[in-house]
Amino acid sequence: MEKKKAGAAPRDYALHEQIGFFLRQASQRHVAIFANRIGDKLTTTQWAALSKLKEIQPCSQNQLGRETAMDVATIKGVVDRLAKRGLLTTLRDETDARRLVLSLTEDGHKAIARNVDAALDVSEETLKPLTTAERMMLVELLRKIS
Amino acid sequence: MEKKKAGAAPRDYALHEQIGFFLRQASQRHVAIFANRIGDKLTTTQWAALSKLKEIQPCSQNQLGRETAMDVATIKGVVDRLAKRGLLTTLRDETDARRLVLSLTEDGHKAIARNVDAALDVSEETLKPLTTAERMMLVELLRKIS
DNA sequence: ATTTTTTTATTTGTATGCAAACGAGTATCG
DNA sequence: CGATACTCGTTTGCATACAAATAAAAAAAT
Repeated sequence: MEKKKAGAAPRDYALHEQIGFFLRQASQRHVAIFANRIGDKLTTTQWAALSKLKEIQPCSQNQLGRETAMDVATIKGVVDRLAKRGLLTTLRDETDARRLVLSLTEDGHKAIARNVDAALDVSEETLKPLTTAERMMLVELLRKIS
Repeated sequence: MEKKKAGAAPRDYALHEQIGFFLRQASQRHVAIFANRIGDKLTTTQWAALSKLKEIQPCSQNQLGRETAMDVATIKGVVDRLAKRGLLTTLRDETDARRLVLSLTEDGHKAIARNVDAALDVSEETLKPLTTAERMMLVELLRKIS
């Protein structure tokens, strides 16, 4: 018999049963697949910023951060590196002196075009162990807990 | 009609439909919940290392890294910070001069005991939007793609 | 027994990721 | 109009996360 203090029922904690651990593992595998498939030394985050920018450009830096679920400090670093590589441009907004207006460059468009197929393949390979029904289910469950 | 080069059917890429984005979002929410619930300024990674070490101690640094799915460079940083805070000790193995033998300290055990309930609550709150059946399904699907 | 391979730990470099604090510009409301 | 609140971008500090190179020790192969 285990000794317990009044009402203090100690619960067990098994790391390999926790949802956080599975989320981290799955993310790791996805990132690894991405790194293998994408040639241009683009990270998942950089790719997210580029592809989302293509959807909504021109837009401000903070807005792009919100759309890609990145912190203001994080999106700044990502944008800085992409700008340094000439994949996007940053211009001060004329009507709002705070805003940095982001736009894809020619090279940015090319980089996207060059990697779209590979990026879609990444999603495909990540979900390869699942059936079509399971894939839809997984996405739906992840959306619910996001 | 869109112009295409021979056989090059351009596919669309929508960030908000990709599995990688959902995984990242869900992980972010989980980490945020953890940070809110855990008082001792422990991160998810540090908690993973501590709780796993309790399961398998004593063990080497690399072994703990493998068990917690951390890179050798990552686990070193985590172990260093935990050692600096006095939550675990590192000793050279007598029989194998390469190995760093890790063990929880008294404070380490206390920190775990102090936060086990909260850590379990983190998993609970993360999965709160899901039914019991959905939770089991999600874990199973994540396991399959890990 | 010597060579080869593996394993373990360390270090460096690059890239997220978030909290917190800051300054500057804009909007709001009394 | 003027005080207040909010937004945008920046910077710093800390903590993962992984690739790659190094070094030392141990194990395996010949």
